[in-house]
Amino acid sequence: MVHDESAAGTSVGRREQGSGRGRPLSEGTERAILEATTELLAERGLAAMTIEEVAARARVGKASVYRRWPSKGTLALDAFLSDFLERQPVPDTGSLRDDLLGMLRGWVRAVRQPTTGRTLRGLIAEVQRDPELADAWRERFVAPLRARHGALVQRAVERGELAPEVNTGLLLDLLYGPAYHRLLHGHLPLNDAFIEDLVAAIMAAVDAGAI
Amino acid sequence: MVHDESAAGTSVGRREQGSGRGRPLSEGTERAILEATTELLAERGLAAMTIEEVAARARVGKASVYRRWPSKGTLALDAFLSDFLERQPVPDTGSLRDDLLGMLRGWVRAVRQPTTGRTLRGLIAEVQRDPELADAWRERFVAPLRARHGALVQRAVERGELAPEVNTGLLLDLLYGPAYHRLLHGHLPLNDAFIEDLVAAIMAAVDAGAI
Amino acid sequence: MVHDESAAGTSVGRREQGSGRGRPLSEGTERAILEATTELLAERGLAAMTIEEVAARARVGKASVYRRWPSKGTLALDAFLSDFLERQPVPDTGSLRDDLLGMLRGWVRAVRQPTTGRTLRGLIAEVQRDPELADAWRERFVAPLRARHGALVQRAVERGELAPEVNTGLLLDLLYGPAYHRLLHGHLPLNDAFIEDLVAAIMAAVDAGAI
Amino acid sequence: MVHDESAAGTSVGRREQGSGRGRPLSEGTERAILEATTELLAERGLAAMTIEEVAARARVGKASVYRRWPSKGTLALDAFLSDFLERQPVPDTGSLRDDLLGMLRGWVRAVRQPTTGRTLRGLIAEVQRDPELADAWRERFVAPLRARHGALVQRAVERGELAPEVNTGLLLDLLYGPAYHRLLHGHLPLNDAFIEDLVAAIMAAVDAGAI
DNA sequence: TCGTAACCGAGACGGTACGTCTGGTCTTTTT
DNA sequence: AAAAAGACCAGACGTACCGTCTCGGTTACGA
Repeated sequence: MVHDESAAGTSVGRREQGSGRGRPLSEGTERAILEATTELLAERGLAAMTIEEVAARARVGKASVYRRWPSKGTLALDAFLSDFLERQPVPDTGSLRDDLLGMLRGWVRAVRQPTTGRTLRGLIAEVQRDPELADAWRERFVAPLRARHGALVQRAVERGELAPEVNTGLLLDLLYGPAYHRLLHGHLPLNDAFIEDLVAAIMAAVDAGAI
Repeated sequence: MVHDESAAGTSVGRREQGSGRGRPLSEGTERAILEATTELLAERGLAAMTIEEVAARARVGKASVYRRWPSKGTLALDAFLSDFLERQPVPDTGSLRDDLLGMLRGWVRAVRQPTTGRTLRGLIAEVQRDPELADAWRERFVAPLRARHGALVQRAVERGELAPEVNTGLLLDLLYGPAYHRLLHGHLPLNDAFIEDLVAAIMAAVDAGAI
Repeated sequence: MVHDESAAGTSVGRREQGSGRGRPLSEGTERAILEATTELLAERGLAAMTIEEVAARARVGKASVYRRWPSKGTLALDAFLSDFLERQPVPDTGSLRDDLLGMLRGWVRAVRQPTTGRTLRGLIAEVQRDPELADAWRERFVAPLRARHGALVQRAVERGELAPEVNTGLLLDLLYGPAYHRLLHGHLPLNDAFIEDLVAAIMAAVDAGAI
Repeated sequence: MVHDESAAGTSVGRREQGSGRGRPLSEGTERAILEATTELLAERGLAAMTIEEVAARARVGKASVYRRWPSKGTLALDAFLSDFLERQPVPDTGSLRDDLLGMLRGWVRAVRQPTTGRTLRGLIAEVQRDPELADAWRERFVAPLRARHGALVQRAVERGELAPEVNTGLLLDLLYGPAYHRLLHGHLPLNDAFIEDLVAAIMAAVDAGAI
């Protein structure tokens, strides 16, 4: 498994509360900020959202935002993450082909919702400009998803559908790479035909032992 | 036929000179702006570059920049494009496998140069926030490259290496999708093993008639 | 004469336009800012006035304020100055006693207007915290007034009412010192009895040749 | 009798402890706050000092400051007052002229110390913006000093140097008004010549029975 | 050849958001 | 209940850029 760290505890790109002394960070404040962020992400997208507006919408001082999140990107990441991750299926059909189809279908369904797709694209954009966000992105978004998907591949190995030497990283990149490519460049549609053709091609390579 | 201003009239994201009357746009001014842009792209990256700074560096008024380019993204696109495109090889080895290897190797070599890689990532980021730039991006970057590469695939069809019904779009996405994925997410390296494994997998799918 | 510099040209605490190149500072903008400042000074006083509000009221960008005035104090000084100075009489009655009475009565009448008095007190307060403003204050407020008043004293010398060796600085401090003292400390009223008693005392000292 | 809580009930601008219940205010805390205030007044002056910094320097919570003093001004007043007042001489030479000289010399000596002069100027500035502080200022600074000085004048009446109808308020304003004027406006120096000339002028007016 | 339209560099324009700071209050745990 | 600590909301600070406009001045076309 590559670059796991399986999330938990590392908490990149999110500020920690210091010692136990003094007034603790208020949960209500945090919730209000995340709700306002989610709303504004839906209304305007990440690029057009400002921290100033988030604070105003949440009826919170700007400092209460900056106390928790160092940048707009990490805030948006938090607002996006739990919602997105829990909507990503981890199928277990007993067949690698069907598992891959299920994963890709779930992903495409999610990103075709305008809000989700736009926010995901906005976050990837932000990741390119903010190295700290990039770390958080890999640790809290990419790694957990790949861990889940890697486990799914591992099950196929255990079933004997795949050789143990399978290049899991490549396999997942062959699945998600073309999908992100179309999401970000928009040169071709993310439709059902694409999903099926892509999985068919991957399965052919798998069956030929070439992955 | 490669990007010979193939769409003379389209010219997305670049301002045109109006009627013939009045003083024409100065070529020296344009050159100075593009040079300053190239320098700043190398020094700071697209995100940290400002049009104000480009104008100052080029010893040019801000209006002279806006007269030619409507946004930072289109300016950076112009500064990036010719240089990048002419460094992308269009191999013709007589073998699809070797052509794919050549293309991918050329792309990886280019984006592993820090300046080029950072600028490409910055441009893709900008494309996500600016719909007009997205149009220009597809017309002036994505389409020309895919046209070139499509021709290469077509030659393989003519040689009989591929069936005429080959899904060219999918084939190219299988080649470039994983590469862009690693460039943008940084979860796994863009090394020689990746290149070879990826092409091997694609060729296996091709040989199985699954693309 | 002490510390004259007779204003003109020195222009402390006020930004100058640089070279003649580029768009010149707009007079309308300047006027709008000064009007908004005058209004807010009257409504809230200097301490409660913010540059943000001045800019908003004048329908002007904050930068247009900062481009001209380096601080709230210098801005308020400009808004206050011309108005206040032109309301300060320079009597010429032919009698030193009556001239002093006229000057002091004019000053008291001005500072007893709530807006003027509050602004003057606010400016003196600001002068204590901002050394640059203090320079401007001396050059553009104190010095011009004292130059005027010094001329008035000089006329009394020429009339033979005062010896040529008169200590003009002390004479003026004896006149204005107690007045500012009561304005700033508020321990005793600025009424007509004060004015008359003060001038009577000064004239007694003058007549005894003690100033 | 100097400031022995002379007005036990008055206590403007200083918070009182409520009922006797609960933990009493710690004296150590109060002392630490006043010491930190004195240090910061000397280091930066009143304008640049913040309550936040005072609390940090005193290793005390901000609330412990606000529990005792309602504003920065009253805190500074307390830190300044006893020190300043006890350094103001109340001479008793048997001669009004020499008493006035002694008082003025003591005052000038005090305010020419950079820290004392700056703090006094800062307090007078603060008094202009904070009406509650203005009350405290008059009750705890101006009134006690004028009471002392009034007693001194009264002794001169008893000695027969002054008529009983002397205008004590005006006399003191003639002494201190010009001095504060020069302190606050800085247009002329507070030197020995000033002291002597001023007292000479006042004595001339006194001798002429004009005060 | 002359007028004029559109260019040129410079920089001010009205806006907006930034991230920081302070003010005064409130909420913890600890003494 | 007061203590220290520090989070709370609020909002001003001064800066940086945005994209447009205005200035005085310069080309180069077309009448």
